[in-house]
Amino acid sequence: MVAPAGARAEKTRRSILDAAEQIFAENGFAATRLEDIASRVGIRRASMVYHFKDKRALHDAVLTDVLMGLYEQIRDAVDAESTPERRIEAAVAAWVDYVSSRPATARIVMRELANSGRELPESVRESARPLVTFLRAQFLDNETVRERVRRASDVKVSPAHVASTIAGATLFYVASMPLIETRSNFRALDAKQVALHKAELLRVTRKLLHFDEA
Amino acid sequence: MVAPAGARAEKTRRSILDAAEQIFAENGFAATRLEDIASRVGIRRASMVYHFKDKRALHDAVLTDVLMGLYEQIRDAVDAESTPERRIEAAVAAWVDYVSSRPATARIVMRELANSGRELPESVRESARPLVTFLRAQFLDNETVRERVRRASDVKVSPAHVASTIAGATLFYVASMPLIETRSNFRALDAKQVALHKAELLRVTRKLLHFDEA
DNA sequence: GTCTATAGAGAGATAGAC
DNA sequence: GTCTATCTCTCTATAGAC
Repeated sequence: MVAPAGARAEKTRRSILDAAEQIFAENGFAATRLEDIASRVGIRRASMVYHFKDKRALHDAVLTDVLMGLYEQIRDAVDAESTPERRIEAAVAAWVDYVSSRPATARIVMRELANSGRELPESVRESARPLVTFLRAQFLDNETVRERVRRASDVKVSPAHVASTIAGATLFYVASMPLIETRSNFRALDAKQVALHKAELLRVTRKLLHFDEA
Repeated sequence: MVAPAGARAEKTRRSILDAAEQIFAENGFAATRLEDIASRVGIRRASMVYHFKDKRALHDAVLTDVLMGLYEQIRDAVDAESTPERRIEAAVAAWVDYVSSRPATARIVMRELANSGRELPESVRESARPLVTFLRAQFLDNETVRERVRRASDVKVSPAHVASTIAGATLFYVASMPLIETRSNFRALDAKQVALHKAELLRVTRKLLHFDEA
């Protein structure tokens, strides 16, 4: 998977990944030309083959890179907290921080989800596995958390529905608001606006999980 | 824009639009082959030129079709209510109903938003204009609504943030949950699950807009 | 490791018959 | 209105020199 790596190769590899992340995010897989990536890096198209065997392998590497970064950030944030409520809030906050600091992530993930009507391709599932496994273990399958939420809540709370709302809200915010709010000097990705989004999302989380009724 | 329409032509045109909506939704613009659309309709690739001059024109027509349907459904639902709160709730409910009954809409919209880093293409803005104009007039720029929300709310509520959260939650739910929840017999687009999502989203809406503090 | 050069496939668009 | 046939272009992938 990884070409034998001298320091020089490693640096080029990194540059290709960074450029590819941006360009795949903007155009999607099919519409992206390897030429665009190569020229941004400042090398020739054919030279990229040394680092990634073909277009698909490059795209998979980008996806893995992005999702591993996300996983690590969420994991570290969650591990720093101890109560179920705070661990959940930490995960939400880390999610907002990561995606808003790296908006290409939002676009790439949205695309992958928009693809395939029935099932995610195996390569995507593989890239997402560490994150998915972690979230399942921490929240969905964690009996303490389930019990905590069950006790606090009078109506039936479906964790899947809640997670979907949280995930979708931030993806949409990061990918779309910069496009839509062109008028005025609203800047969706400025720290201040991101903080507002995060605060709003945490309110939503607490409301949906009945944190106020403990 | 529209080829002279006999009844037969009109029917073919409709079939092409329907097939194209599905296939563009699954694969995106670039990855979609006109061949796939034609064969689903049961005609030859070249025959579609009679109805839509090229691939881009077909895609634009699909987008217009989808967004006009959405606009009409939301408009009718909103017009049937009279208080600001109920009009807003009606818009949210109609949004969920439309997107969940026509999941291709979610995929197509997500893709369009994931595209273009800076600005939506003019053709997209044009297709979205009736909807956007209506929503602005009804909610964002409506002084009664603004005043109502302002009175009820102790913290600053940004309509743009709220709208973003609502829109993103449903898009993600419809486009992604069917992919993710393959295990168990969870069926995200079944009426029952959609109703749960709708109820949850309405709770979120009321919470964010402080409907409970009137 | 990176380059030049080229092979080869795919897919949109067009011409013109019926 | 729909067809067959073909043109043309773009872009990926590969071969092989340096």
